[in-house]
Amino acid sequence: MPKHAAAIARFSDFLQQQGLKLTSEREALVREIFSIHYHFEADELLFKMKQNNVKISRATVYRTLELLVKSGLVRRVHLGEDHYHYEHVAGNSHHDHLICTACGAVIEFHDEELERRQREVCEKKKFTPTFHNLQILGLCDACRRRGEQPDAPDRVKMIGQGAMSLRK
Amino acid sequence: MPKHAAAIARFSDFLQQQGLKLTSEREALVREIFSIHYHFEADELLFKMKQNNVKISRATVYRTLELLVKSGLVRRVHLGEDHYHYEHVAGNSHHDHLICTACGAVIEFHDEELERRQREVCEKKKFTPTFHNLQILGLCDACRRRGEQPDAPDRVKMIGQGAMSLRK
DNA sequence: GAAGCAATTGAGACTCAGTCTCAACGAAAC
DNA sequence: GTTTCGTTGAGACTGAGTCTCAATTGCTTC
Repeated sequence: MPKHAAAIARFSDFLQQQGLKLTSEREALVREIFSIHYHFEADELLFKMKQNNVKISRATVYRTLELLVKSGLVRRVHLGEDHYHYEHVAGNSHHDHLICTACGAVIEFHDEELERRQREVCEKKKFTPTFHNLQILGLCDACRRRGEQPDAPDRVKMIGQGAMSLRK
Repeated sequence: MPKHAAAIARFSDFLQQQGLKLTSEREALVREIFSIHYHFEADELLFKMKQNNVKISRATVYRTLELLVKSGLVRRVHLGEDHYHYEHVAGNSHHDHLICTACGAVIEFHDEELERRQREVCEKKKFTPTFHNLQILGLCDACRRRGEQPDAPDRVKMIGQGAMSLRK
């Protein structure tokens, strides 16, 4: 069975629990999201839907993304830019991001020791964590070799990604 | 000497290096920023300046914040909301944030072991870090005792902060 | 199958943080 | 005094995300 089928089933369950319905629009969105194997932006999703001749409004895209985040199927991440990116969760577990400020590459990683230490810090502060978000900005191996200079940490250019806005 | 005097001196040096000038507007902004001992938003700063009868435009506030970030005197942070917050750096070193999703409290912490492990992860991935950003969302001690439920991780309400926009 | 009803949708207006433009200003250099 | 060049403010603009509202869809229940 294709990857997105399981996601659609899980989303359908979630919606039912909430007294909501799995409409054709929502299904098409999940299908599209689970065919993107990378971080994406809301507008990018809208653009791809139009490309596939699926008629859907911006409001529905945002509304569905919110539901997907609530259901745990999609995660909202900051990648150094001033708006959100999303990524589907699928079977793959939690991870954090290394972001190259020169070429925009995003490298995912997961480190159990880091996670453990975060839990310890929270315990010390009597804080009950539910979620965290770690981005490390810097230079990837290729860019460092190419002699790129690290960018100012305040602004990250995301080259070769996004930039597919639909609104004129 | 008051705290902001040292900051103004450092900013002045930075500006001179860049062939720029320390104007009265820039000085007033630094003075204001270093009198705020918390995270602030750009519009909040603008609002406080008006309250103090310092005439300054939004453009200048944003332009100066950019310069301050470049100079290292101010840091731009994500605190779970979809726009930036800023914090002055003063003498105090790098830290990360625990953010309570119930009451909006922001707890700063610094943990050397966490920092060290991050460097190790970067090394393993041949990544040269310049900067990182870690937010842990969850419940602070008081809210947990009060029996608050953790909020959905996708949206963080920031109660008792900000909400002082100037534009009608 | 019609009626009732709530969830859903799309179009487009709206919001709001942040950016850009441009004319006017002002301090130092010639 | 004139030129130069950084700086400023006002306000137009941008772009992501939200909201509104009328129209539609898809159940239930008779």
